[in-house]
Amino acid sequence: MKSNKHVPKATLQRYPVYLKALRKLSNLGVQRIMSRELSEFVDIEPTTIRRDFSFLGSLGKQGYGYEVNKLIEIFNGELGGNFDEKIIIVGAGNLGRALMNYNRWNHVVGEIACAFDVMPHKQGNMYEIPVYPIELLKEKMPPGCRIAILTVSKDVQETVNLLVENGIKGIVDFTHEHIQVPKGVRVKPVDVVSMVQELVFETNSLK
Amino acid sequence: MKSNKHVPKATLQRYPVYLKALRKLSNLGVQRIMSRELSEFVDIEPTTIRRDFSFLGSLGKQGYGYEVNKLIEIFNGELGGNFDEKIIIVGAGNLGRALMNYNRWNHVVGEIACAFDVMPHKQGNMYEIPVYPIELLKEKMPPGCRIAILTVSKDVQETVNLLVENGIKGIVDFTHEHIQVPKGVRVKPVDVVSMVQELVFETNSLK
DNA sequence: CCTGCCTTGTTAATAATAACACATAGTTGA
DNA sequence: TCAACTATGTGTTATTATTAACAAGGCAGG
Repeated sequence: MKSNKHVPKATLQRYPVYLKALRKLSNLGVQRIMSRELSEFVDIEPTTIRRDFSFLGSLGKQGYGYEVNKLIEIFNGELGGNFDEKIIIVGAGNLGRALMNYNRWNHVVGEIACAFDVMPHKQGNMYEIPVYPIELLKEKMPPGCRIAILTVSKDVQETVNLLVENGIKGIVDFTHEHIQVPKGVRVKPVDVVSMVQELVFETNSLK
Repeated sequence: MKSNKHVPKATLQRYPVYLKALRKLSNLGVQRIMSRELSEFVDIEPTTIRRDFSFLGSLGKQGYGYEVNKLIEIFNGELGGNFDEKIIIVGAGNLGRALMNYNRWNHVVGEIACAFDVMPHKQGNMYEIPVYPIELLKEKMPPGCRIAILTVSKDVQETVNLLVENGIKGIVDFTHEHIQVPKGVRVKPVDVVSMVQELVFETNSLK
């Protein structure tokens, strides 16, 4: 157990992959698994898996493997905190609404508390999630809220600045633009075009 | 110039970031830029930027810097091929429709050629993009199509298998499930929940 | 309860990535 | 045109990540 040590960035990015795979395995009725089996499933070397897991403690038993449900529990705890993260969506366009309708928020990391938009006709209740005008951000933002999902298509940087001023520490960024944030604020860009670009480039250079 | 050499995976993932930033700079009227300036903009070390660029040739001039528009052109060429990639969307739910409405496909990597869905009421023309029943995949898939965007929520693995059988080499995966593909097929998972999990984990462990 | 097998967790070795440092070539100003 | 700068591109070093190897410890069968 080396849980006090710093978790490498590369490991961090694999945790969600493991969690997803373990959920599927659990649904299939698998109760225990060895690193070698899991390896074939997620296409990551067994030794990498074991090292990744070791950062969270001694989760397995020697000569036996890992309990799938125990792993899920641990990953949930580590990754999702107490499942009570209050998340906001900024931008209630097509994409924002699709995300509000996302049926997997509950009991995974937390919930979408509310959404904001500049356009008056998009405001009101949508899929049971209230949509407020962006001017009310400070007022309506749930206490302790740190994570925002950004799906606006105009005034992007201004909106980012507003979010940061109001204490947002992490942004899932669906915009098409390059945004700048101060140190201490994390941005996870989600850009379908970029993804496709990477795929095209990789498949091109692979043959 | 070392363009014959293998481009590191890590570098590949930064190319879209550069491209995005350069587009913004160009819009702001910036015509030339030095690696040190660009560094502050994208928060990547100048030396890393220069090496990343060097894989595509000697793009800059010593004592001068880089021409922004030339860089954009080169990145477009490298990342987007000839902008004629035919992409398909599989799953015409909320998210799939939002992506069809995405206004940035033209002249970036290519275009959404068509979409597929199992549900009859989702078929037909939507945002000017034809939506076909999934049974017609083989028949309606544009020739040379390699990239699929997957937004289905049921029968995920079955759908993936179908896509791979029909020659898809890259999948942008918006599903919530763990999917398996044979060697040679690339998957880029896009999972908002995972993103939020990573953000929560990082912001938790950063203090 | 003991013995042998099996898989973990971790140390050590290798590979990949990032940063340093500087020679080189192009620019700018006179 | 020439000299003084300046920022690139790259050989080298440092850091980070992955893989290999194995000691230590638990399980299963007798």
